[in-house]
Amino acid sequence: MSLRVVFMGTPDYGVPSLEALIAAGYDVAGVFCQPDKPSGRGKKIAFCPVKQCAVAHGIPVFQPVKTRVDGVEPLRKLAPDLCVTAAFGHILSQEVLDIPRLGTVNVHASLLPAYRGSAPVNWALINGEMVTGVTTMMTDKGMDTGDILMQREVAVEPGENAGALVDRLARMGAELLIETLRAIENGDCPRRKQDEALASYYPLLKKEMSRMDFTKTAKQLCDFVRGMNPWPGAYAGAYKVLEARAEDWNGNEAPGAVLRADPKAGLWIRAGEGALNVLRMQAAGGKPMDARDYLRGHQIETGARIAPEETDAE
RNA sequence: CGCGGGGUAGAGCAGUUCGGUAGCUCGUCGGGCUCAUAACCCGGAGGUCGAGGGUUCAAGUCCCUCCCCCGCAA
Repeated sequence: MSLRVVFMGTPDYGVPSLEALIAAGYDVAGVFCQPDKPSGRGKKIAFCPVKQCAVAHGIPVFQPVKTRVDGVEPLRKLAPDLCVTAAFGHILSQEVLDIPRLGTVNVHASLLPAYRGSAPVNWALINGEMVTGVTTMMTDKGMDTGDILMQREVAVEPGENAGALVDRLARMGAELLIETLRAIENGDCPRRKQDEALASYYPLLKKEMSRMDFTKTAKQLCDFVRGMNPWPGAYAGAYKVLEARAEDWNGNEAPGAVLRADPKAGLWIRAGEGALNVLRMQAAGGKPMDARDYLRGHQIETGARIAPEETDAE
């Protein structure tokens, strides 16, 4: 007799978990996701990835504006044994959490208690972490503060960006979720409180955070580029930097100065320490391309500052 | 009807206003030079200018239709 489960999630990150639940034979009674919003070019209404997946499997979809308000009744009617959340984006009230008799399990993309919050993968990369992972936990009223059930570590690949890593963690999280549910069913799932002393919280990324600060070291800038891609992106003036490498550089140029800019050498920018070798970039209105390709058709003056003065401040 | 940019040689771009022999940088191929190079010199190949139709003596360029790509915004 398999558990009756309600899944809650919205973006791509949640899809592998939802699919894993279905594939593992759980009775997925319903799927909650955020309301459809106009998005994309042309402002068309698009289903979020989780909804697309649910629809494809013929699972009823619920899109409350605020789950703790208009989601309560629908959830009660579904009478789930257990709820699963994965990047749902809504804060659940105690009333909601009390509905499933076995509680609510969250699949979080970090090694809790580190990197609580909505953008754990991005921040782990920005901070230059070499190891991260996924955690299954009991959702409580706090922000990723519930008891830890299972964890799995993973080494960050050199040069891996947030998009790729989220992808990888989403699949790992899906596997770990199934393991966790099996254990819960068997009544032998481990469970431990989070150590508050080790906890860290990081906020949602915002577009305003996307500006590159060239007074930082080349290594820090590389990590920033990785962590901010594919969204919101790392911006150096008018250019979005998609991929970069840290290089040694000795000289007294000001941070942000263009050191080299031609099709053969590529684009090098002075950092607070070392130089940033921009490998892939994107100009406003343009498509992503190798920096060298860009320089074949566009000129950037050596010695110029890549970013306007005022963006160096702060 | 949310706003906007674009499709020209393998790559990245200019040329379109005001129709008149298809250009630039890089790559590539061949030759030369140098102790050496992200070096330099000489020469060559490579393009149905996104598709279709129209106007014209003549269309990459003007008119109409369509396809595709991308940025902002989310």
